[in-house]
Amino acid sequence: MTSGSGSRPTSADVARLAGVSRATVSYVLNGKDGHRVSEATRDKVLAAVRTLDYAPNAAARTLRAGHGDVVLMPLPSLPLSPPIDANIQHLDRELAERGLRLLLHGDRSGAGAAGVRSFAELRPAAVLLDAHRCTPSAVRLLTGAGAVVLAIGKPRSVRVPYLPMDSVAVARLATRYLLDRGHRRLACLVPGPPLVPLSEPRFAAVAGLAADAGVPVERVDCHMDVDSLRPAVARWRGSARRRPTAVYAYNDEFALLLIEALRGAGLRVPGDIAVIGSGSFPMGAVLRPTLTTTHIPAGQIARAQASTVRRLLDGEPLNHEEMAAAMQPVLTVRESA
Amino acid sequence: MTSGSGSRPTSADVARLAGVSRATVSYVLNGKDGHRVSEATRDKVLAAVRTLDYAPNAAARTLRAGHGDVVLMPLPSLPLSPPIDANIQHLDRELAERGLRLLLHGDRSGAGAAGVRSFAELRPAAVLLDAHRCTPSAVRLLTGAGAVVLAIGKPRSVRVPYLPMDSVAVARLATRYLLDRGHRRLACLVPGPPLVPLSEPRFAAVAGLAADAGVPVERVDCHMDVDSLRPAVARWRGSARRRPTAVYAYNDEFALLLIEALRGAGLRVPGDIAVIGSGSFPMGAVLRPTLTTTHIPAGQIARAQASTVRRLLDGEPLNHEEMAAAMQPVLTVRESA
DNA sequence: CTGTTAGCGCGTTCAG
DNA sequence: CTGAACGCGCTAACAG
Repeated sequence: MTSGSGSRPTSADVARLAGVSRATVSYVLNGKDGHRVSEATRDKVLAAVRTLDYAPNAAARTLRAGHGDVVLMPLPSLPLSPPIDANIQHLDRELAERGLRLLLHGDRSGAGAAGVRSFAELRPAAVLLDAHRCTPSAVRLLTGAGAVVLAIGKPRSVRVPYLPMDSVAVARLATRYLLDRGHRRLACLVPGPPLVPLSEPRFAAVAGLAADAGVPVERVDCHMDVDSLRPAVARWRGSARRRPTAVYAYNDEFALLLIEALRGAGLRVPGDIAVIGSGSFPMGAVLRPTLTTTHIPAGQIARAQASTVRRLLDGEPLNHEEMAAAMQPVLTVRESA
Repeated sequence: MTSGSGSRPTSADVARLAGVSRATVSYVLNGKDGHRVSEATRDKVLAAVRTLDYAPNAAARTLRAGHGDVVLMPLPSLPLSPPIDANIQHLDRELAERGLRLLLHGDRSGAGAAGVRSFAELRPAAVLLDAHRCTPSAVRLLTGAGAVVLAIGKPRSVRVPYLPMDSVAVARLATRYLLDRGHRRLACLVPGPPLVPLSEPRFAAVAGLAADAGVPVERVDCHMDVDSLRPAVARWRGSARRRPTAVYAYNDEFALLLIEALRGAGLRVPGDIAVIGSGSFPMGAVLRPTLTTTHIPAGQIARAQASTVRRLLDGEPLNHEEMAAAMQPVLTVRESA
């Protein structure tokens, strides 16, 4: 209760306590180039700031400047997973280093006009938006509000700066690995909704690479449930001849699920069938057999995102090389393949 | 490119286009009690809003009102998991229904003065803060900035409204279940850092309830690695006599890990040893044996959080019953225990 | 070189 | 339904 509930010290309070003008307070706190303040007054001001617990009002600053230092991102529509978590963490750091602050918006459904409008109201410096949320009206509203829009992934129907997300690269790398290891009969798990937007392209990539090598790929539609894998697994147990020697499981969770199903059928991993996933799901490193997997390091992506936002704000051209390089996937070889 | 990049329509633009004053625009958009606007002008204004893609400037509103409609919460310091994700999702909905918007701050480390200061700058209506981040200076800064502070969990050294988080309730419920099922020799997994703040109290709760029933509890210190469980599991395999008949695994991830370790040692779950976790980790419902588990529904907690924030903002007294009721854990019986 | 005065940005709301 | 003042920090123009 030291300083009551509604004190809200303003720069005027600081100025009064320090015996200077509000302008001086501002100059001390923002240290613009052209203006100098004597050591003595600077100290007085900073002391006053401390005694009053003064925190400048971001709303006033934003109002004056036309935009704030906030980078707004809706929470991903996919369920939050450790990799996404890592990306957010890195992104926050990278943005902070560039004078920006990351704020996550809780509303994921916010594709609708209402959601985007609420973004626009906050007058963020920039908005990071999933490609599929980049509708023309959304972009118009946001840029109209003075925000820089950066799409994550290539948007379908709008011209707007975007970071080309290669969410299929992990599948390609995994497939190449399997091929290199000499596997000549593959299978690929293809989860249904809501994962179709990712699972279909990944399957296509696996099938494409395999076809180039003259290797057949068995498609296994499934969902997050062992039972959905049983038919395929039962087939595989039946004929050692025709079963795949390796499976790309779409991601680590499904890889775990598949291993479970294979174990239930008496098939050994990787002895009878090798399994590889994607995503560096923590449990995959810990359950046995530990998972061989591919993923794109969260730090790389985050750095590219932050750097691109900064460039956009500064009116600099995009660095396409940096963006592409950030999408390089990484292979982690463990026990399962 | 319809409306250029930096248009930023203001309420004055809307007023001009609609042929009315800015005051009228404001009244139309906020529909205060005392003021009526004719149907005709209202329509003109709304039409203008639409043609201009006008979104009111939250910064200006916040500046005028002294605080915004934003509820700020740092991302939890624990890694984002599906339960936390669910909580965030629910919280966003519940707050939205109460006229508030949830913003997650990316900076988790933000215990330091700098982090809190950056919260204060945003002039949020309220801040949700982990109990352990509620230092006196943090609270002073925040309330000084006009924000309502709600601690999640009981803070050590500050008097501030808080939501009593019963993170041990899940352990008690699990233990009661095991006892009810007739288990008379228990074990409890106790993960080390960084989980100690949760794992120790849970162990204490398990031990306490078991002691009341005259049941011994074997403590198993461990971490997220099968190897750390091998010594205990090896002991248990050796003597069927003295091994526990059931284990409280701290949470579902550790339960999965334990099942893995037990399987490696040839022990059956739940035949030889029953295993119960906490947290409703999705993979636990899907891997075999499926996990019996306890958790506190995310929706309940979120509702209590939102409702409490709203009461605080409205100056109403806290509803302690509602808060306590929200902490009721739920048991999900599946195969593992 | 150091510090001050004054007006702006935009939505809200009281008095007309 | 309108005019005008207000909230707070920034910065161009200006005075010692």
